[in-house]
Amino acid sequence: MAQKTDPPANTLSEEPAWKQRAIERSTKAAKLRAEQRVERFLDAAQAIITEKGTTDFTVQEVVDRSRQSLRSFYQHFDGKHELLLALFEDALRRSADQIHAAAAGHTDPLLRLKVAVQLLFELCRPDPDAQRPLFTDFAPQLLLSHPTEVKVAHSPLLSLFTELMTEAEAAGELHPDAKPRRLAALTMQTVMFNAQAGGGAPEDGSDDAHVITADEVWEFCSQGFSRH
Amino acid sequence: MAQKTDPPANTLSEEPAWKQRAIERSTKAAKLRAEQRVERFLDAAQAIITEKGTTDFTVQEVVDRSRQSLRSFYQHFDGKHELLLALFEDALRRSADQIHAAAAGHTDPLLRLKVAVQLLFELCRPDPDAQRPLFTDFAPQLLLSHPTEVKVAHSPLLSLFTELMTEAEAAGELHPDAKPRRLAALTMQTVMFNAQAGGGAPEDGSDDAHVITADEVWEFCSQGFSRH
DNA sequence: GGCTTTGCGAGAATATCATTCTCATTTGAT
DNA sequence: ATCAAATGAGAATGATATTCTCGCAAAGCC
Repeated sequence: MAQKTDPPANTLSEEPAWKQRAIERSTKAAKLRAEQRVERFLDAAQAIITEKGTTDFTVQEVVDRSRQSLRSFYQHFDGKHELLLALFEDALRRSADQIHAAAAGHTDPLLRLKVAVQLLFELCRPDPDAQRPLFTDFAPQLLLSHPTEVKVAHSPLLSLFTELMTEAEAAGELHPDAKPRRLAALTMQTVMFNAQAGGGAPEDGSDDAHVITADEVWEFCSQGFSRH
Repeated sequence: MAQKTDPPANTLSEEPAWKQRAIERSTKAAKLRAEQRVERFLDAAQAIITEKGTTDFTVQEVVDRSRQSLRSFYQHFDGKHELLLALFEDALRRSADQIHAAAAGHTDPLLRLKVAVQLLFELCRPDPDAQRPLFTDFAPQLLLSHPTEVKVAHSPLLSLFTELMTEAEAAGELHPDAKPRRLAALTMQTVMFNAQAGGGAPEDGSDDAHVITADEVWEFCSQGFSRH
C-alpha cells in the first residue's frame, strides 16, 4: 500500500520547502482523523472484550460497535490480527506501567522484583470478574501466527524486568554469573504462563488444590526447587 | 456422548445376564470397528501434520487421507477439537514414556530430574525439522477452548514429574517445605512454555542471542535467580 | 436365501467468519 | 465550486467446520 507518486528522493532538495510544509500540514489532519478512527475501533473492541469476557469477537461486531464500516476497518488495519496485536501491545504497555509504578513503591531490589512478579501474575490470571486486560487470551493465537510481533509487544515488560533484574544484580542479589536479561525473560514467561494455566476452574480430579498462587510462583522463580 | 438406552442401574439385576452378554457380544464388534475407524482418522491426521509440518489441517484433508467420509468423522468425533485433543493426549503420553525411559538411565534423583527437564524442553521446542510431536502447536488453541481437557492431557507428564520430584524430596534434595506436586507443575509449565516461546526465528532486534537453552531452563528451575 | 436395521460414502447444503468489492455519498483540500 | 480521497452500506467471495439427504452395502435376523 501507498507508494504515492512522490518524486524520487534526490528531488527533495529541488522541491521548495513551502510545498513540503504545505503537504505536511495537509497530511497532519488526515493522519489525525485516521488515528481517531483507529482509536474508535480499538475502544469498541476493548469494550466488547471486557463486556463479554472473551476475546472471541467478530470483526463485524467491532465495526458495528464503533459505528463505522468494514470498508473503513480494512482500510486502517491489515486484518483482524493487527487489531489484536494493537490491543495486545496496549495492554502490555499499560501493564508494564502499572507494574513499574508498583515497584517504585519500594527500594530493595529483591522486593521490587517480588512486587513486580506478583502483580504480573495477577494481571495475567484469567479473571472471572473480567476487569483485567485479558491479554493473555489472545497471546497464544498471535504467538502462532505472528511470533515476531508478539515478541515486540513483550518488549516493554521485558525491559522493565530486565531493569529490575539488573538492579538486583548490582545489589549482589543474583547468582555470580547471572545474565539479567535472560533471567528476566525466563521469569516473565514463567509468571505469565503459569498464571494463565493455573487460573482456570479448579479441577475436580482426584488430587486438587492445584491452583498455583502468586507467592508460589515468586518462590519458584527466585529460589527454584533445589535445596542447593 | 453415548448414554445408550440402557436401563437404569437399579434394573441391572433384573435383566437376565444372558441378555447382557448377548448385547455385549453384539456390541463388541461394532466397538472394534469404531476403534479402527478412529485410529485411521488419527493416523491420517498425524501423517498430514508431520508431512506438512504444521497443525493447520482441514477436517476434509483428514477425511480424504483416511479414505473415509465426513459423515463418519462426525459420527466418531464431537468435532475437530476432539481430534486435536486425542492427538495431543497421545503425544503427551508418548513423550511422558520417552522421558521416563530417559530418566530411568540414572539413579541420582536430581540428575533424573535434570534429564527429564532437558528432554521435555527439546520435545516442546518447535523443531524446524518437524520430526517432533509438535504437540505444543495446538496446545495454545486447546488451552483456550478446552482448558479442562488439556489439563487432563497433561496428567501423564505431571505424574511423571511429580514422581521424580518426590524422589528428589525423599533424597533431601529439595527445600525443606517443598510441595513436590506443585513444584512439578510449575517446572513442567515453565519448561514447556519457555521451550515453545524461545524456539522461533532468532529476532533481529538490537539485542539478540535470546534463544533460551535447555541448560538455562534447568538452571532456572532448579536454582531460581536469587543468590540465597 | 430374503428382509431389515445400521453404518457409511459421496457430496450437497448450511453456517460462520474474515476479507474484498461495488456504488453512491460525504468530506476535506484547493 | 470542484475534485479526489475517505466512508458507509451491504453484497459478494472464499475458506472451513458442521449438518443433512440419499442411497448402497454389510451385519444381523428369520
